Amino acid sequence: MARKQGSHSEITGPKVRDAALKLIARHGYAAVSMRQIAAEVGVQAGALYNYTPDKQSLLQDLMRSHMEELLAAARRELGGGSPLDRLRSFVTFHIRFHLPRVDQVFVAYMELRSLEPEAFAEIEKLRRSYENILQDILTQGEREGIFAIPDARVTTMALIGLMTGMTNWYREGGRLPMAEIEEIYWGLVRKAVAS
Amino acid sequence: MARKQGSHSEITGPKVRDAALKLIARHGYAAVSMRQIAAEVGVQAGALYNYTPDKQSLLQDLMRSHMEELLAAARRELGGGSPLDRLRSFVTFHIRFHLPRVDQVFVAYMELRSLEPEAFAEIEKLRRSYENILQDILTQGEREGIFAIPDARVTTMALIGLMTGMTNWYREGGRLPMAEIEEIYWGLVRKAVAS
DNA sequence: GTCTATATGAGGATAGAC
DNA sequence: GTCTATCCTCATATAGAC
Repeated sequence: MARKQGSHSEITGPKVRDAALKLIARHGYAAVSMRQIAAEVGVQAGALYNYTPDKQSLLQDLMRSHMEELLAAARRELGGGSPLDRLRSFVTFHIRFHLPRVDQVFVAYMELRSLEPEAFAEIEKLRRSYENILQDILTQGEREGIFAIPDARVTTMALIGLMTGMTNWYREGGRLPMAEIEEIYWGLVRKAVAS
Repeated sequence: MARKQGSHSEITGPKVRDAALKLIARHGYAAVSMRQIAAEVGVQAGALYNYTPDKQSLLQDLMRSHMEELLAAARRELGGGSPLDRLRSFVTFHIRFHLPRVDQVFVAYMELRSLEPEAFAEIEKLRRSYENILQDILTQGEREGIFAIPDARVTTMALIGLMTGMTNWYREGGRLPMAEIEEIYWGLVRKAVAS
């Protein structure tokens, strides 16, 4: 027989984050109540405050850890080589990192407006660091004459928009396997920047 | 001296929509209260209900009219010609229509989740009609051998993501004039689909 | 660590006076 | 058409028992 009360901090902590992420992605930060999150976890609302000082901190944690994981993974996995190799790596990495994390992506992009100014600035800085990885690749390729890029910053934002937009329509088990979509996207990017 | 009460239906109606759009774009549908909208308009909350039966209908109207204007303008302004001409027209049209309407774009994309199922389906149908205009151009160009496109649907979504993403970072009075950014984007699209 | 109970406030929406 | 006043519900967050 299951006890109704007890200590579960190691289980409940992640469950709170998972539940919050899922619900916020689906309905939006403001639309989700602490009661809903608690119900999803299977506890009462008051219990959540063992894991977060308040609702805003919960959102900040979700967004910060997403961006930090993204940056850490990028720095870990993106190697060297020619600008074309590095661009290919970046496209592949970006897609493979983001596609299994549609909820995180959606929240990280859409709930910026729900952040208080300080947290907003922190997240934006992390995002800018990530964008700069791509921008550096483009700039180097342009210098070497491999790419033809009128403006590295604008092209960076355009390509990130192109790739990230995939999370808006891709659904697992859809018409095309992920590997094929990845190839199509890589083809578009490669041709778009080619000299 | 200004009167405190009176009839202003012709002025107040649009003001309600403008205020709602601005606030929802900034803070999100769920985060904006009818009291906030009323304050922005300069009336009391109760007065809003002369212009909308409820909050949800207000959102639906904003989204529906944005999508209907988009479709109507596209059908009016997009002409014929070669697939390359038509693609160029589409890119230009898309950018020029969306850039001055960042609030509408943001709301139309981000608040889909705040719509009740029926309204959601209606908006999605309108969006799909718009996407199909681009998809038809790509398909025709592929048939004529002008474009090299592995998958028209995926390419459509990728290009729309690329172009619409501009609304996320473009700010009037920024580093580059709009015409130049438009040219950069057109260059990316043209090269990406070139055979 | 979780529960129940509650303080305190804000939300959407309506009623009736002007 | 707008106002004031209000109903009722739901929100976040806290307190204290277990």
